[in-house]
Order: sequence, then C-alpha cells, then structure tokens
Amino acid sequence: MVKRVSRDDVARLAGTSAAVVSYVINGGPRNVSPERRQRVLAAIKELGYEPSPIARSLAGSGTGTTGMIVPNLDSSFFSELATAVEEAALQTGRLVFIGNSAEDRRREAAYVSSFVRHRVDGVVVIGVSKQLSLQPALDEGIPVVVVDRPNPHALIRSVSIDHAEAAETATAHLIGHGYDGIACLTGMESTFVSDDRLEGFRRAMGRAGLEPVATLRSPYSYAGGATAWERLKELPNLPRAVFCASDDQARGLIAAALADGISVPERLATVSIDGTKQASVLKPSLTTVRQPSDVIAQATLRRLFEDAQAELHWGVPTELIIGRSCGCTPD
Amino acid sequence: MVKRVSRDDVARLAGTSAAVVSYVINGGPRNVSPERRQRVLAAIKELGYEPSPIARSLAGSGTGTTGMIVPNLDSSFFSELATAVEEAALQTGRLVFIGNSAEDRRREAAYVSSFVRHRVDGVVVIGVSKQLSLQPALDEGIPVVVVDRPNPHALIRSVSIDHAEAAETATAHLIGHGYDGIACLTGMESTFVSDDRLEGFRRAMGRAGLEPVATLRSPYSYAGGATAWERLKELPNLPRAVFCASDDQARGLIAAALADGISVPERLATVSIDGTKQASVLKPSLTTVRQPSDVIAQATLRRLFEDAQAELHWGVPTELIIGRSCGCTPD
DNA sequence: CTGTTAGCGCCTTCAG
DNA sequence: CTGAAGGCGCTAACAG
Repeated sequence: MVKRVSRDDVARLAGTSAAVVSYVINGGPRNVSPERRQRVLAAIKELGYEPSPIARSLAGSGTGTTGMIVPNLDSSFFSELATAVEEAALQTGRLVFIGNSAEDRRREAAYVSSFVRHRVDGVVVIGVSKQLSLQPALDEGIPVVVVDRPNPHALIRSVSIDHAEAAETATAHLIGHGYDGIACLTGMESTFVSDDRLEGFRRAMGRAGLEPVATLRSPYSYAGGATAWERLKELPNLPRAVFCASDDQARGLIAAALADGISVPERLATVSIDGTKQASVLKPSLTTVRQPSDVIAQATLRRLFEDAQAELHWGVPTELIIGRSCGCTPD
Repeated sequence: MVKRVSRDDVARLAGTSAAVVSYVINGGPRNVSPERRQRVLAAIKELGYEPSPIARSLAGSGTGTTGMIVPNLDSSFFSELATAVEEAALQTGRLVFIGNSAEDRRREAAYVSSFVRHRVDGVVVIGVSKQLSLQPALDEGIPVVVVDRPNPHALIRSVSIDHAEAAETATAHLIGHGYDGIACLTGMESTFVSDDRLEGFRRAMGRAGLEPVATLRSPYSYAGGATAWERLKELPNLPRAVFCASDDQARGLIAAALADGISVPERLATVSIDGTKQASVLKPSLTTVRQPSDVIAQATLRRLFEDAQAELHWGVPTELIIGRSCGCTPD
C-alpha cells in the first residue's frame, strides 16, 4: 500500500506549481520554458508519477476508456473482432470495457447507458438487431460506431465490409467450379447482414442464370451449420455445393456432412464469409471471403476519435481466401 | 447534448442538502428520516439522476470496474470464461475491462499497471506463464484472483479446477473402454496446468498398469491438435485412443484424423478437458471433463469482493460429459 | 436527524 | 512564462 504520488508532489519536487506540471504533461494549453520543463520531467521520472485517469475525467478531459458491445464471444469472427478492437484501442491509449449483449436488445441498451455513465470516450457496437438503442450515447455527444452490422436507415456512423458483395464473390467462386446444384445458407432475419448476404448470393446466381436448389436460414454458429445440414439432407437430391454466410456455419455443416459419410469437398463443396485466422488451419481448410478484422478495428477507432466528421459509412475491402473446402486443392 | 443532472440538482429539488442525497443513495453512513428519504427518492426519479461513477471514484469509493486479462479469445474455453466473468461482474454492478495479453508477459504486466491506474476494484487474470506480474496491484491493495492457471508457489488467491484430477477422470474413462494403445497430448511447458494434466494422465495409466504409447505436447489450440495428429501418424502403430488436454486440441486432432480417413471414434477415440457448450454440439460430440466456467466466474468474483480472507486456493468440481468421441454412443 | 465543508487529483481560466 | 484559484461530482468527517 505504497503512498500514491500526485501532481502536487511533482510540482513540489520540481520547485514549481501544479499548473506547470499539467502544461508539460498535456503539452498545453500554455507554454513552459525548456528549463522548467526539464525539471518537471525529471521529477516525474524520479517519482514515477502517473496522472490519474479518474481525476482527469472529472476535470473534463476524456476517461481513456472505450466501450464495446458484442452479441457473443463464441463466434469466431466476433471474438477476433473484439480482440482487434481491443488492440486498436490500446494503440490510442485506451482501455476497453467489454459488454456481452447476448443478442438481447435490452442488455445492449443497458450497456450503452452504463458506458455513458462511466463516461467512455467512445462506443463500438456490433448491433443486436435492426433497431439500435444508442440514444443515451448520442445525447451525451459520445461518438458511436456500429461495426459489421450497419443499419442503412440509421444516421449512425458505421464500418463494415460490403456484405452483399462478399457473398457475391464467394458464390461466384463456387459457380466457377461448375457445380450443379448450389444451395444457400444465410443467417436469421434479425439483422440486415443476413439479407445482404442472401442478396449477394442471388446476384451471383442470377448473373450465371442459375437457380438455387435451396435457400435456408439458421444461426451464424457451428450449431446453425450442423442443423442446416440436417435439413439439406432431407432434400430429394443433395446439393453439390453450399454458400454459407459464416465460417462457423460452414464448419458445422462440413462436420455434420462428414459424419454422414459425405466427403468434402469431393461430394459437397462450400464457400463462406469471415476468413478468421482459424479458417486456414481447419481440416479441411475453408475457402472464404475474409473480413479483415484488424482493418475494420483500426478504421473504427479512427472514425471514433479522429475523423468524426467523415462520411457516415466506411466500407472495408475484402479478400477471397482459397482453401480446400470449395474444391480447389491448394498444396 | 442534454444538460447533465448532478447530485446538487437533486438536493435542490428535494429541498435538502447534498449530503442527505448521498446518504439515501448509499444507505449510509448516516440515517435519513423516512419522509426526507421519500422526497429525495422522488426527486431522483423525476430528474432521472444517476450518480457519476467517476466522481465517486475520486472521492474514494470503488470505481465499479474490474480488469480481466486473458491470454487470447480464440480458445473456446477462455472466451467462455471471459463471458462468464463479465456476466458475474455485472451481477456485482461492475463493468469489466478486457485485456488480451497474447500470452506475453510484458503485455500482461502492462495491463496490470494500466488497470491499477484506472483504479479497478479487482483484477482477474488467466496467467500467461509460471511467473506472474501482479505486484503493482498488490502494492495498491487491489484484490487479485488468478483463474484457471494457479501458481502453487505464489501467495496469490486463485480459483480453478483440479487439473490433475480432471485429467485422471478423463483418462480413466478412456481406459474403461479397454482400448489398447493410449496416447497423451498435453500443453506446452509454460504453464503448470500442462504438467498437472500430464500428471493426472500418468496417474490413471499407472493405476491401470498401462504404458502410454506416446506423450506429446503442443499448444492448446485446434492447430495444436491438428499438428499433434501429424506426429502421431508417423508412429509405428497408431494409438487407439488419445487423451487431449483441451477440447480445442481434440477438435483439431479429430478433424485431422478424419481428413486422413481415420474414423472417430471407431478407429481413434478421444477424451479431453474443458467441456464448453460447443463440445456437445460438435460432430462428433466430445467426451470431456467440464470446467464449469459459470461456477468458476462466480467463485472468482466472490473471492474478489466478498471473502477476501478465505483460503488462498479455491477448487471447483468438474463433471464428466459423455459424448461420442470416446466410443460411447449416446443417442 | 441534517446541513456544512474539506478533500479526492487534475484542468484551465484568470491574474500576475 | 508562471502561480493561484475555481470547479468537476461525490464521500465522509465535522458541526449543529
């Protein structure tokens, strides 16, 4: 329980006033003579002084914190994105509060207001539904960025890939293999993302003049993919390939198919979206359109704390990653 | 940018003093007459007043925050545990800062001191290595609990299952199947956990008078499991069953084996440790010794904020979950 | 039982 | 260029 060193201690040791210490620490709002600045710096080092983020907050500067709300951490993509946001926030010298909305609007809202009470400098949200509950933050003038699940109708800053385009790219790749009988597995209706990905799938099929053999919806999880397989195998004839809206779905679908003796990609091929680091390690590895979580995270933090006046939506480019699941056979 | 309402506003509306407002909010340290209390409560509700955690912190109470350090969020168990801790912290009305140490001691140490500067009420750590860097927190009298990876030699509070016992239970189950040729896959040497699980495995084997056909180490991840398979299949004769130290390893091992045409559990059986929710959904489902993340999280928070003087280590019981991977065939 | 007041540590305006 | 002083919102002694 060592005695805490405060700004006054530094001032005393440096033989100057507390204000001057603030000036050198914050590089303003006034200037300090080089000589005094040196003495202050020396005193700070000698005492091992670290300004208190809390006192600072009270006095009006930021808190050095950010709040992030995720629908869950089971999703391989969300956990990767959470990690990336945390990392990017650290780069701006900020700590991040994590909130698990559990896909529940009320919990999401509760976190938003809790973050506001704690005066976070900014809020990052992976929205739960098509509706958002960010009013408390906006009222307080706290910047908010919606990641991955933007709401095209809301006037809120957002960062994400173009989900439709990603789905189109993925589907087109499958089509390129010349497969006969392609099915679509997208997410539930609760988010715009599911619709966008479905639409991208349809665009690619339409352009190739193909008709999907089936279009399903299920959760973005492994379990969702496994369940989808149970439904697909009831079909009169099995699809030869499936576009999955998430890597986790693809994993579940593939595992369930394998368990039924259907080999992948020989008898069932897949492409999906997400492209987390895991995807390339999997057996079989996934062909997937990568959402670059690090790029998304950095763009998000920049939007939050730097170009607050940039355009509402920021699109991040994707990248097609070739694995074995689609039928290509890299290495 | 609505005007913020402070305690003084409440006092004014209630026609009383600021101190009284504090008293009713905190239920002390002094008493307040029922009538006045009612007026204050009414004023609070009317104004929608919420006390500022920040001002509160400065004045000396807690901050209403907790810091948690995880080695990564890719691990299915760690992400589940992080979720559980966050949930349990919420129950105590606290927000949690998440820090990703990325298995790096320096980052871990940096988070600890960052948390301390932000005056968190407590710190939860899944330790990176056999050594810990928690001094700054201890110096400030901030309670710390090491979860999942306790250090038996350190005088720091910890909560975890008995890893050796868990491994023993898992291995014993495998032995019960009568398999001939059992191998062990544990984690790297950097943590005590790996050694404990290895020891548990050995205990079970020894008691049955069996000799392992191989003992490997690799990371606790899916990739670690997949890699282990590559090594196992080089062996003169393939093991019939493998004890894996983590579910992720089991998943990777199984997938890699399946990719080589080895069926599971018919030709290769596994048991593992972790038992996250995912495990039972997997194809094939995993037979695994469950570390109850919710129980661990609750015990951790209780230790952090309530029975600070309880015994150093708190052991949490495990549960054997039967899946298909071991050769049992539930449903 | 209630009101007053001194900090908590720091930022920033206002005088020097 | 520098020092003094007010204020951020709240807690908890200290006087009534």
